[in-house]
Amino acid sequence: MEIPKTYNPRNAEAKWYQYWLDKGYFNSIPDNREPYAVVIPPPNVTGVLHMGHMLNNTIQDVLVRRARMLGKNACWVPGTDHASIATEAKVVQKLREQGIKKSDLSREEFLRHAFEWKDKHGGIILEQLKKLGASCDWNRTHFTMDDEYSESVIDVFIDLFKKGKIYRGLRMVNWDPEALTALSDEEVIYREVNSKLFFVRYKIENSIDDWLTIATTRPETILGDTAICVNPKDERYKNFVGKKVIVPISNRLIPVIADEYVEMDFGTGCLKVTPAHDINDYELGKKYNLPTIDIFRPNGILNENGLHFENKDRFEVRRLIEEELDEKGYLLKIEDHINKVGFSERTNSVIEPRLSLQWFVNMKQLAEPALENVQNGNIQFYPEKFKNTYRHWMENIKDWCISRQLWWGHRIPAWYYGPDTNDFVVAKTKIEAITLAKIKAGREITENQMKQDEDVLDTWFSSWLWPISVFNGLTKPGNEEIKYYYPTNDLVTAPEIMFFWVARMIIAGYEYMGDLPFKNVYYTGIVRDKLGRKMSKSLGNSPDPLDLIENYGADGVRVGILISSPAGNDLPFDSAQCEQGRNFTNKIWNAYRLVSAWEVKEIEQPQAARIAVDWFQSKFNKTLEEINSAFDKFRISDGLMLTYKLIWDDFCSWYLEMIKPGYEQPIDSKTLNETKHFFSELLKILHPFTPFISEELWHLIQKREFGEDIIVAKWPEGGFIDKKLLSQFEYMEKVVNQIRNIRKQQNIANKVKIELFIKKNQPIDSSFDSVILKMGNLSQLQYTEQKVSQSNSFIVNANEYFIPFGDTIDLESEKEKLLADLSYTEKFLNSVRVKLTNEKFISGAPEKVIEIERKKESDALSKIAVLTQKIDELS
RNA sequence: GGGAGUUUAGCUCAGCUGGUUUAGAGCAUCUGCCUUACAAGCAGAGGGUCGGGGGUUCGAAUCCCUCAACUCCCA
Repeated sequence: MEIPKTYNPRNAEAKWYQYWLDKGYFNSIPDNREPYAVVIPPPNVTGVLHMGHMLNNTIQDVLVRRARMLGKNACWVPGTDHASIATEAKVVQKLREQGIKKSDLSREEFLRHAFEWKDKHGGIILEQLKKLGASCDWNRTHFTMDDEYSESVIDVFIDLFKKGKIYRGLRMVNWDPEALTALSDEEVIYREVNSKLFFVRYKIENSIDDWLTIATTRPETILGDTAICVNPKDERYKNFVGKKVIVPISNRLIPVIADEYVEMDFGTGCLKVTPAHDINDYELGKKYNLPTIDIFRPNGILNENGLHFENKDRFEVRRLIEEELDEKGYLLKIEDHINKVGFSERTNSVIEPRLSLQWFVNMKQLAEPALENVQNGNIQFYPEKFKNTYRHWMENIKDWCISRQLWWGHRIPAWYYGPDTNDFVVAKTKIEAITLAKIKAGREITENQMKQDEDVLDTWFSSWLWPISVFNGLTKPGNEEIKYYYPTNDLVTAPEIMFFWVARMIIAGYEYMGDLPFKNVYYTGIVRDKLGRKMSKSLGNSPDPLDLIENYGADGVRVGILISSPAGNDLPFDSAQCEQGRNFTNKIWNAYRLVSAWEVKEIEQPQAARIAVDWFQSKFNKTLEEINSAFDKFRISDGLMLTYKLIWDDFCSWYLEMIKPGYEQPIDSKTLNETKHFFSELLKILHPFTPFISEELWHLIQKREFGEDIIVAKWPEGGFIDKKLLSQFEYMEKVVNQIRNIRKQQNIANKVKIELFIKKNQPIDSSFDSVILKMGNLSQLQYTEQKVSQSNSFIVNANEYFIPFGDTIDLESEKEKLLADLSYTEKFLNSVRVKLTNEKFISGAPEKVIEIERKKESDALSKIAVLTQKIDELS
């Protein structure tokens, strides 16, 4: 049967993935092997695969597949998180399209819709990962809202509450007026925007015409002002401190206070203080006991404190109040101003600082072991530079606001039994809550008086338990699986979520397991487009990963993604890289076509083939060491590049050419068997990167027994490296390159056989002569004592090589070439001699270095001698 | 405003415990080849005063200082 010239990945990919699934190769159960566990960074349950997932999961799959081949019990746990804000937003939107408003639904009704949505769309992303080849143990698929998982989340809340680590407090939070929820600092994106700086004057009480002018970007918050603040050192305003001013429009009297916080040279040096609507003002308000006047409703519409602006949106009011201030003579001028404004990561609406009662985790103490064990290297970061960022954050860690005003998620197990803020208990069930409430209140409490907190927990408050709860480590403490798989080995994730997730998992690990959650953290970069922009759905600059797989094959895409993505560096993605990956798979395919086409015969192994086999064995062993070392250092793209070159350059371009029989000639069985063995070994190291084609060829190249699949094949062992042989090869390579050069320069077709004469000026090892003969397509290779006139020549290590002229020869170009070589060598010699004649160098440098320089000198000298002589002969 | 990092060929990156390096790789480019495994290929070539300046040293891409540009994190 004719084997196609190009590799078609489609069939092989579907076939082998199903095959691996059927044989259960991805599944792991604890046994006596060394465990190797990886937990997937759970993607959003309603999400779809994007390039970031592709990068992240390809790396994980490479690590997992290699670990499996190293004989470890590899367990890659997949799953999704419930992503409360994003998912709830999607469900709300979908309902809206159906004409249903969230506010018309009960909590239970809404959750029914949400679960419907989840059941329909959840897990699409996991199906997509299968196309990539991800070898996850699908039996272990987890979801952060699964019953048992949820139980562990609630247990942890209760436990931390009991330990006094969770408290409820009034805090200035980042309020998203669209999602109607508080966001953590990390969910707020600050962007520079062009805005305006309004200069507004406030009249001093009881003065005829004394005014203080403030500069603000938010004139609408004037209605909530409760003080004016100046710097105590500011001579301009010293006299006004302690007096009162009249707030424009609302005509309230507020004091003028002094505090170092105010920058004298920003704006006018007068700061209006609105404690209800600015975090810094809030701090000032606390310090000086100022009242707080909240002018907004949760959705950003002004409330009754907004006077005649009540019921209008905050941005509309900004416009209206500008007009009114202007009309009434309060607005002095408006300047253009660039400032940073916080936007919601989820809804992109402008964040409104807002005072609200929220649940917090006190982080300071919890964070201590998490900081320590990264600093001391118990947990390794790759690349290491992220340790700095981590330390900086952990040393300045703030309390974690864990409540979200949403329905989709884990409902906070707090129960209120009275009107006071302190009239609550924390309990797993309502029954327990009633019992606790009775004790706390010291009176009878009925079921109807108990009301559970309406809010849910931050999604990260569930995913921080991921490495523990996927093994039910909290609900079934000390179970066989948690004992076996925990701590997991490697975590592959993005630096963006180092604090949201990685740090918190480490914290939870030490708090609940008394141990690290993983040993290594590999940070991937951000996938960017050609213009360096982050790939995002809103920009529409991200290719659909499934289209890429369709076009280039999963193996091709995997190579394309990995080939230029060192740890921690951004990945500037270009589909040309996938093309490179596809070309690579095609190259391997054709190497197989060549090897498979040979007819074997019991003939003697040719000299060239014998040495080729010996050489490649050493070359393979050496490169394998380098590849292993790259993996150990998490230098995945280096590992791939080494594999790529070993296959393309060393195996295909050199080895196969060295052993290739002539057209329609048979091959000896010894060489063929060795070659198939090499091919199989190469497929093994290829397998983590390109799982599909490697499994396909593994079975084509040789009949395999049942169960002898490459996915579970033993990773190559390596062995003796004959360094001498490797350097002899390099010498041969130089000679062959020179021969090819001359062919090219003299326009000698590759198929024309030529003669080569060698004048030995230095000892030469002739082991590879048969190879030179073959690779150079020589009719003969002969050693000679004399120079060969009328020939092209070249020099390798002071030995002279001659190729007799054919019909034509360009003497001038030959001479030019020699002169260029001479000039280079002379300059080189000069640079070496500068060192050698420097007495300080001779006395200061180590003997070994001097010796190297002496060798350079003598080599250069003998080369110059040969070159000069040749130039003379040509003249 | 505070902190971290980056700057080496057209692009993406190695090299940075200073010395076989007048700097390497892949891709891209150019030249010649449809040579019976592969044009998704083969063979060859060109391309960098290692961001600028200064210093330490016998010797600096590598160490120090300084300036500049960019990126990220935090406020």
